[in-house]
Order: sequence, then structure tokens, then C-alpha cells
Amino acid sequence: MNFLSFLFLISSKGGIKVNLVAQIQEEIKENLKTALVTAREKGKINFEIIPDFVVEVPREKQHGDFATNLAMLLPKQAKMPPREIAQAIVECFPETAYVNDVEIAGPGFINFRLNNSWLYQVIPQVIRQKEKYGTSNLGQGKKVQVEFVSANPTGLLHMGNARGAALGDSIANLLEEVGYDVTREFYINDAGNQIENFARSLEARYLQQLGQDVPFPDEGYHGEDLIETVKRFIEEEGDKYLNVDGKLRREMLVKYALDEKLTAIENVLRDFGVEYDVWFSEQSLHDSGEVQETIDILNERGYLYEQDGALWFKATEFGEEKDEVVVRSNGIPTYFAADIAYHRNKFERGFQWVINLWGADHHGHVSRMKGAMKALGYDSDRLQVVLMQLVRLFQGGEVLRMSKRTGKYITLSELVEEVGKDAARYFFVMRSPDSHLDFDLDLAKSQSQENPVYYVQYAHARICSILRQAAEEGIAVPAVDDVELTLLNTGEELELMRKLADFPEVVAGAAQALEPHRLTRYAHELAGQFHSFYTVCRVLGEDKALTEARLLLVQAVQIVLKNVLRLIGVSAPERM
RNA sequence: GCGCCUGUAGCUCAGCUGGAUAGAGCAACGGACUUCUAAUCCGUAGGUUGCAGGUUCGAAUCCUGCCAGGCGCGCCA
Repeated sequence: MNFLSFLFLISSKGGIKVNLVAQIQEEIKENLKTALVTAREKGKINFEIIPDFVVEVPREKQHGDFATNLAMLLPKQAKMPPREIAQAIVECFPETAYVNDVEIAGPGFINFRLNNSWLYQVIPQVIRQKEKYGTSNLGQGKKVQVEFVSANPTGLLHMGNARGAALGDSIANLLEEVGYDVTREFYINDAGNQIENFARSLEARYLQQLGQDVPFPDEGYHGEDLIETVKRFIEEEGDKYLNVDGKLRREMLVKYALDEKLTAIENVLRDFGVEYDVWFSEQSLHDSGEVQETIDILNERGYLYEQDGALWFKATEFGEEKDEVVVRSNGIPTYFAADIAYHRNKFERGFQWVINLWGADHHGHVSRMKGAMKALGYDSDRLQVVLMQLVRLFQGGEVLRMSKRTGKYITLSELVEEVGKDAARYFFVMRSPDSHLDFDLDLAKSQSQENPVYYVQYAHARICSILRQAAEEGIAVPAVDDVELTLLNTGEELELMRKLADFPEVVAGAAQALEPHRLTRYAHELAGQFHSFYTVCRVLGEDKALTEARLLLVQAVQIVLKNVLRLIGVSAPERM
């Protein structure tokens, strides 16, 4: 398909999903290969194989619209300096309708300058696809699971969980956007030692509330919220568990508290814009026998052995430093055993790609889990763990240690209340998961007006304002086919269209790399270019044709801003 | 001691899987509101990319060794 027929395809089949930038890069790439072969036929250069070259968008505008490193990859094969190779390629580069100028620059780059005809296809494409602009079918409907937050249900959600929630949800959004069948899942750690500890803490609070002088467990959960929970329990159940068997008492308390905590967690996350498809109970894996089943399979496959009364997994066979206990000498399976069963369950449910978001403090667990998946016979590459560095919280210039046991930490609901959902989510997504995050509460509060999220949202609000103004003046936004878009020819307008054209690639790249922070960068750049445009170009003016063209441009920007903000989980306000 | 992450402008961070003169936002300084929202725009200044080697046409990016910080290394989760 040549470029003109490609343009024809877009204009004739409006709704077709294509990526303009990628299409042009492909087109240039094909022409370069043709030029290379032609040059060889003419005896200008010599080579055996065409190297794996790239056609990319140069960082510097003066280096043209697209550039290739092709010539710099050939000197060894061709036994010629790169600039001479470039010269031969350029001489044989076919005539095309869209390339204005080809030049050789620097050490041997070939730079392409295009005429603007292709850019005018962007606005119709955006407006026709609306909220679908940016979507693609990279995922081909494959089932992918994103498991995130999965906080212990023994307390409230803290800043680390908040980061996981913002990142995990945006990753899930991205994967949906590029055509995966996404399941958002929360793993509930409702079994094991922590729950036992939780139970004893609740029991102590219960008895204390009923006037008994009992000590609080040293390693117990000191959070104030536990006392509140117990008070509510007493309101409903009174003191009827005062003089019963401790096991029953703890069981009832845990049941009540877990239910309350999970409901609270679900509500807080919903307020944060996150909704799960599946809440998966760890206890259910024990109840269903899947933990035992998984242990049996590992045993049959010869990856377990007994020592000191415990059952060990041969992690060292998968490159680990030491083996891991899966069943303690007291007969109780470890968390690791349950987690292996859980991941086996994920694969058995048919997920082709399993993504976990874990705090960096669990990084040691990653290769062990992958080893366990190999031991079970699964392709461990289908399991991908995104590690987030921990969040450090500052207040009054001091570090606040986050600890459930001391009960001293800022909760997600407090964060949403004080900083706001939009700012908080933008802030968390803005940083790469790899970066340690210093969250200064005072700054977040005091600087709320200067938060970059407002910069982006303001661009959206400004556009809404223009469209409102137009409506009041009785100016209708015209249909895309009725407008002369080539009137948009200032630098600001061309840049803006160019930025709109980049969006599908940004989404695809961010999804593939599981890096939602690319979205905030894009959003900020797009908003910035709009603000520049706004300052220089008046939309509602004397010239009717120009007004119409600009109305369509800002409408397209509005659509893309809304789309990118939706992926981050941030609202697009119509007024500010 | 071993493993993972990080080290880029005064501060917080980008840098698109090795490209050309390393970029934004805050903070600083100087300008721009009679006009669709000034939560904005334009400009100035700010750098030995932690340090030292190596790989090649080319390194913030890849390799090695140091230095500094964070996190792990349990019959906890």
C-alpha cells in the first residue's frame, strides 16, 4: 500500500483504526529498503544483509520530522564511511508524494522533512473515533490479570497501597485500551499468622472494652480503628462472647472485623476510582484443598523434600540461594505455599499474562515464585511482577514511618480527603514505579494549586469554555468533511496536530512497557502545546472558515485530553 | 557479606529499550490580562548525568569495579 492509497483508506473508511505516525514510519522504512537495493544494483554500495534499523522522530525539530540511522549501521558491510552510504541511499530514494526534503546530517543520519498533508488527517480521525482514539488491537483479546494492592485486610490502606492502586488501575486501563481482556483482582490475605495475630489483638480489645484488665499482644495491631471495630461489635453482639471458648470468640471477632475492613477497603478504593472484578480469598485456597493439591503436585514432580520435620521447596534448583519451607514442622502451610497455589489457580483460570504489583520489600519473592511456576510446568515468562519502590511520607520536614503495628500512618481515605483523588492519582502515576517516592504531605496540600494535574485539567476546561462560548454565539461545531483544515498552518497548530497524532503510539508503548507514567508526560506536553496555541491563536474570530477549522482542532484536543486523563483515572472538568 | 532498586539543574523527576546541542515542573529573575478562563503564556539563568575504566561511528542508557542511599536475605507475610 502506498501512502496515497493509505490516505484514501482513512478518508473513505473513516472509522478504521490506524496509527498515522506508525504508518508513515513503515512507509519510509520500506522506501529505504528499496533505495538500498537499488543502490546496490547500480553498484553504488555493497552489503549482504539489511540491518535492523529504525525510523524515529528526532528529538530536535531541526533534524526533520523523521530520521533513520540506517547508513550508520552499514560501514562494516559496505566498507565505506557512513555519510557516503547515506548519500548513495538518498540518491536512490524513490519519489514520494509526502517527502519534501531528504538530507544527510551529523555522523550519517538521514533526515526526512515531510509536507503537512498527512497531519490534516489527524483531526478527522480523532473526531470520528472519539473515546476510541488511542485504542488498538495489540492485545488481541488475550486474557490478562492485573493483581494489585492486595493489602492485608487487618487495617486501613496506606500510602504504599495508594501508589499500587493508582499504578495498577492505570496499567489495567492501558491494557484494556490496547485490546486485552483485563481482570482486576485483589488477593485477600485472610489466612495465616497475621490473621491469628489480628484475632488476638481484637480479643484483647474486646475484653478491655468489657472492663477486663488483659495485656495487649506485643506484636499486635495497635491501630485505633481496631477499638472502634470492637465497639461496633459489642453494640451488635454485646458481651455474649465474654465467657466462651477463646477460639470461638476470636473466630467471631475476626469474621466481623474482616467483613467490616474489606467493605471499608472496597469503598475507599472505589472513591479512588478503582473497581475490582475479583476479590480472591486466600482462605478459599485452603478450604478448597488447592493448597494441598499444589503441594502434592510439587512433591510428585520431585521438587520437595523433608528436613527438620518441615517440607521444603527446592528453590535452589531455580537459581535461588536457599530452599524455601512450604509446610512447617507443625503441619501448617506457609504463605509461600498458598501463594504458589494462588498463582497456579491464576494460570488454571486461563490468564495468558499474569501481572502482579508488589512493593519492593517483596522483591526477594519474585524469582522464587517464578521458580515455583517453572516447577509446576508453566512458562514463568507469563508471570510478570512490577515492583514499586516504597513511598516515604514527609510531614513537617520529617519522615513518618508507616507501620500497621504502631497504627501511625496516613490512610488512603485521608489522602483523598486532603489532597483530592485527581491530584493524588496523577502524582502517583507521574513517577516511574522504580523511583523512590517522597510524598511531602504539607507540600501536596499547600501546593495543590500548582500541581501539574491542574495544568492539564485547565487545558480541558479552557476548551470547554470555548465550546460553550461558541454555542452561546450560535456557532455550531461543523462536520469534519465541511471544513478546510489546511487553514491550520501556524507553528502552534501544526505542533498540536502532530502531538495528537502521537497519542496511539504513546498508549501502545506505555501499555507494552507497563509504564503509565508515560501518559502523564504526554498529557502535560499536549496541555502545554494547547496553552501555547491558545495564547497565539484566537478560536472564535472574524474569519468563519478559520474559526470552524480551529473549533475542530480544539475539539480533537479535548477528546484526547479526556482520553488520556481517563486512562490515569483523573477527571476532566468542564469548568475550573 | 550476597541480591534487587536508585543516584541526572537548588528541589521533585523525565529521557521512548544505543543516537545528533541531556529535557520538564517547582523555586529564582525579567516581561505579557480592554480580547474565547492569567490555575495561562513568552523570555533569562541553572549540568563533569555519583566516581573511574571499558565496549563503538556514538553511552545518562550496555559491561566491570568502586562510593552513597533505600529495600530484602525467617519453619513472617
